[in-house]
Amino acid sequence: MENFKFEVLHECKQTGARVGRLTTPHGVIETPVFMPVGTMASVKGLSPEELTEMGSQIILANTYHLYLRPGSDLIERAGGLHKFMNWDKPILTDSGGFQIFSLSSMRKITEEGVTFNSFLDGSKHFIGPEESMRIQQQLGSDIVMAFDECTAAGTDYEKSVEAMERTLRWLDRCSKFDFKGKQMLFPIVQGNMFADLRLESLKRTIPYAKCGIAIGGLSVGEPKPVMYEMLDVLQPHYPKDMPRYLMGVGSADCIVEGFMRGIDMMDCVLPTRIARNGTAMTYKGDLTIRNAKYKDDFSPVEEGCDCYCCKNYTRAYVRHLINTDEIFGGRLLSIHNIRFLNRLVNDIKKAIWEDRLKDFRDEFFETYEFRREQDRQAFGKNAE
RNA sequence: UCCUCCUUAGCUCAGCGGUAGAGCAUUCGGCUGUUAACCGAAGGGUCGUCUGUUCGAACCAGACAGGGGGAG
Repeated sequence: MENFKFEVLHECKQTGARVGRLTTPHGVIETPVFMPVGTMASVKGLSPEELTEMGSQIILANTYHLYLRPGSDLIERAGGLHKFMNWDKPILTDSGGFQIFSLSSMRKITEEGVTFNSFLDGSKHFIGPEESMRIQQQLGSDIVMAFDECTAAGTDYEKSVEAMERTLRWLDRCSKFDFKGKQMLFPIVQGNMFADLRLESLKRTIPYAKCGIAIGGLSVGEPKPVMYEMLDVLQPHYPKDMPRYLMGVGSADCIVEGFMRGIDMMDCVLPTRIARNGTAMTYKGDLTIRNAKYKDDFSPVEEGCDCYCCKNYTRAYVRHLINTDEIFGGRLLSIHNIRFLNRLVNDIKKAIWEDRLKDFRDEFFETYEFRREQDRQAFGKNAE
């Protein structure tokens, strides 16, 4: 397993958060790290060169979507995902497990796996643990995710146990797949919002974790304090010699709170999705750039940001592009949002080195305005 | 000069006897391992004007005004 190695370079004395270095066949990833999502073998609207310029080190792609189109056979023939999409840095592929959850209306789960209807043409398909591993092998990603069952917030205890147990049995099957040392399997902890289940899931998942471990099934509709509580429960029990990946979480506040709780990797569609929908992420909170109040605002999206968008364009211009459905608007905000999260992670990394991440976190929330009333209240920050 | 058609939300139009709807635009909200350049909500109209008919008119009749087309 010499293709993969993880070293912890520093541990924050205030929080236990870490700075580390994960070596993969396609290069080194410095953690903590935020990973943009490129479901269809493309981070929507952005080129690999642009991603590199923004400081992104690794991206996600998706088993489910690429299996359906253009087909994992085709990508294998193309020479693998890296070559196919011209991205030579590390790639992590999700297993399709999340689509069991997000496309729940079109599937049926059995012990063997999941039968589902394609969202493209309704055709029937089957993916189980073995199929997911096989597809991810064809894609040739560096990090392979286990095929798991993610449950929604509010799922009752009994059903949460059921999904957790099935995830563990599926994990055992995933672990038997031979990636020949070229790809590394990350198992996924489930357990919904039940502390005892989370702990049990973690304990029984650790034996399968060789080079990394993931926390799934969070940010699925629960209030943020509940998610943080789950992370608090888990933090003392993670293996120390491998990265911990919190799946699908990527608002600025959650990133700060997550890395503070010992997480090393996160991914999210949020920065690119809300960018296309007209929202910019900043240190002061999310800015709905499409709002009329930015019509005559000739300042950059975020003062002091070093991204291509902020260095060259104004809020008024970006708003104009978004409001006229010009693709360039979504591109500019995507560039800004990803760059913003990378800057935020860099600042977090610096604070870890300086053993002051807790202080950094407090300073961050002094100026960060929550977007949703629900979050303001949960944080004890009332709208003025 | 005559004939004919049109005039309803900012725009394009639907409604054709029981006091108004859509799409787009506008404004706002939401998006967290992407079925998402998406989804949702709100604001906005004395139905060209006037006079009739009718229990009741955006809808029927007449006149007038503005506009399109045609004939001379």
